Amino acid sequence: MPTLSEVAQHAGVTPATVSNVLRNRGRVGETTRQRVLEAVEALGYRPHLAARALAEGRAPTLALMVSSIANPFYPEFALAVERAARTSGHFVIICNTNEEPLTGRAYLDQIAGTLSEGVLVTNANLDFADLHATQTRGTPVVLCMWERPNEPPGLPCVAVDFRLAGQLAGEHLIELGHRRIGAIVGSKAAGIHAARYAGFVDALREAGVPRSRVRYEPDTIQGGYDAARELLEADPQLTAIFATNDLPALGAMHAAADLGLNVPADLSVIGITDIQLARESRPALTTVAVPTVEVADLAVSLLRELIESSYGQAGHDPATVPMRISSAPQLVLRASTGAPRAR
Amino acid sequence: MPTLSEVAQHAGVTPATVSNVLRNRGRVGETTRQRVLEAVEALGYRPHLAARALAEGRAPTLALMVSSIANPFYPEFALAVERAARTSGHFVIICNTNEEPLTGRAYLDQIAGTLSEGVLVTNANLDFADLHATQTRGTPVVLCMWERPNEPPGLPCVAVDFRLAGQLAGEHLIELGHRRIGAIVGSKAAGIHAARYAGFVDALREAGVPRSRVRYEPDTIQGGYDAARELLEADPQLTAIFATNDLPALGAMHAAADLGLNVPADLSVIGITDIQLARESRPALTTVAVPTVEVADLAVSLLRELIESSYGQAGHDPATVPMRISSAPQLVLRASTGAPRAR
DNA sequence: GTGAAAGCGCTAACAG
DNA sequence: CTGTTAGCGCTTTCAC
Repeated sequence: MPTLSEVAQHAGVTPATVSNVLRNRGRVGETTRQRVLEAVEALGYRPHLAARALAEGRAPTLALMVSSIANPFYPEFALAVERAARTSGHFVIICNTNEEPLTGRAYLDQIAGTLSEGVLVTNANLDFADLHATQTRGTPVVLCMWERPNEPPGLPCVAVDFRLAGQLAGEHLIELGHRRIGAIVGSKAAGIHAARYAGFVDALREAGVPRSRVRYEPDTIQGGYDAARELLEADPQLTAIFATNDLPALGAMHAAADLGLNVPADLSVIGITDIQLARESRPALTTVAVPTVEVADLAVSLLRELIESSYGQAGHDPATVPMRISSAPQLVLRASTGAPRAR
Repeated sequence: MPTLSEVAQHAGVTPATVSNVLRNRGRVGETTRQRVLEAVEALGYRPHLAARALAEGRAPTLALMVSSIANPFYPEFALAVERAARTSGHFVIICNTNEEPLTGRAYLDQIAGTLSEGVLVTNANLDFADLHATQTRGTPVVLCMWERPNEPPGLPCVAVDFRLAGQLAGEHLIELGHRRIGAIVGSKAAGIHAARYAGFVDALREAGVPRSRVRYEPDTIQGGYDAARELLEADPQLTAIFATNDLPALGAMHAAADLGLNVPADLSVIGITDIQLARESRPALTTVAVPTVEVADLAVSLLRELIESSYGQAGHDPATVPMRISSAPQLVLRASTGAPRAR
């Protein structure tokens, strides 16, 4: 690999000049500029990113912490992040915490500030103290999918109004005429999906529809499958199921199939997120879409701002933690919901 | 962020000594060693990876080129790669080429050799010339899922016997008693899935079963759906469908459902790969599993070897291109295949 | 055993 | 306009 000085030598100038033409800094004569460019071309020169990072005191990558790859939402989001990052000249290092806080911390310790100049965090089951620590050490951190815009997490974040998502789902079902709606929550009762369920309950309350059964199960197809079976066995009168995420909703559709129920004629099913699979399931899943790409864009641009402003360094008011709010979730009508069959 | 010299100062030694204790190089007295470790702890020192990379002349990351995220196989593979890389002390930068050779080249140009010391390539639709170029420039490249062990690609690779996978799928269907089997190939006729189809055809030939229709469609659920509909409409007598990948197989199951066919009673469906979705589909998909994790491990370790041996640099015999072959694909019996219904 | 010194490849003042 | 001079933080001979 040729170096800057080799290029300089080849062009009969100094390294500084080459650097200048390469980054359009400082005034450079047109003729030398050409000569340098030719030398670059001739030698096949590529800037050494690690060297540049060291000299500039910044790094060309962002770290993306993800908890697992089992939920296809994360890869989809990772793709969106990668695209956004590239437009800002960053590469993304993917850090799979594997749901283990210690793995997450190991990643933060190693790359934050030395290889990555910013950290993006999805629901990666990370220790907040660790995140604060890396922020204090000078590497900005942005939480990517905060679920409750009204309760800032104390860390910069991009929030999505997931309560509203739950509400929209509930309203849709109610409008269709459903009155007995089972709910599947993909987390513990006080867990990550609580706001979604709360929104759903709000919709019921406003419409004067009584709450039916709710199950808390893992946020997976299998979890949704199990939950739906239990729900339907406990209350065969259910005409609809609301799930706080698409994966459990898909599982609920499988359960319906196994129980001989037709979706949506016998049972309507709705989820939240609109992962790609929702489009591709059979029947296609009605869901409340979250603006994934927008969230990724907002998260990356917020992170960039924090990097530029040295957020977290001394002198910053800890009371004002920036939060960006994505546009509202939106109902996506597909084939898994319909009016309840007259009984 | 504290630096090495600050730690040294704090411990009353020189940077060189700190470096020595941190990497267990050179002899260091036990007492100074302790003092240094304490200083590291006290200051919360973290080695600066970019600086280290520059000094060592090597980089702490591997680049993983993927073509898209639409096929869930890639994220699954990426996860496996990330795990394997971490055990060898590498981080992985995910490079989404988005199916565009130019994007791929841009990535290679920028990070190969300067930020990543090795490149892993999945079917990323990259220009082979670009890959050779980066290899020649000193950054080893490993192809991750070469489909034809008998036809080395001219670049180091990990091969999987996909012809065998197709054969196993075909044999399974034939053993069950199927004699009219439609085929869905997820690529052009001469494309990436050709070996899989060839294996399937081999199985038919050996059993003396005549070939039925074949469709070449995109390697997606939708592609499989379309293909299956056409296949079944053209030949309603088909009792089974072989797809060269799980995604089209899933699409075929959807098509069967829409046509009122019961899988597997009316139609058996088999795929190749065993992506997670195959387990979670309804009915669960019978498929021929590819050893994904093993391939990732082999690819990373091969890449490491090439890095250590400066493969591609001057002096290497271009005639011997290393290839690792994974263990054989294996049939995974699930619920989507069965004996054909007697007619 | 430990320190001094040079250098990895690049950038960033500042001089000229 | 272009060259000179210092580093960025770390590793690594090679002396002491």
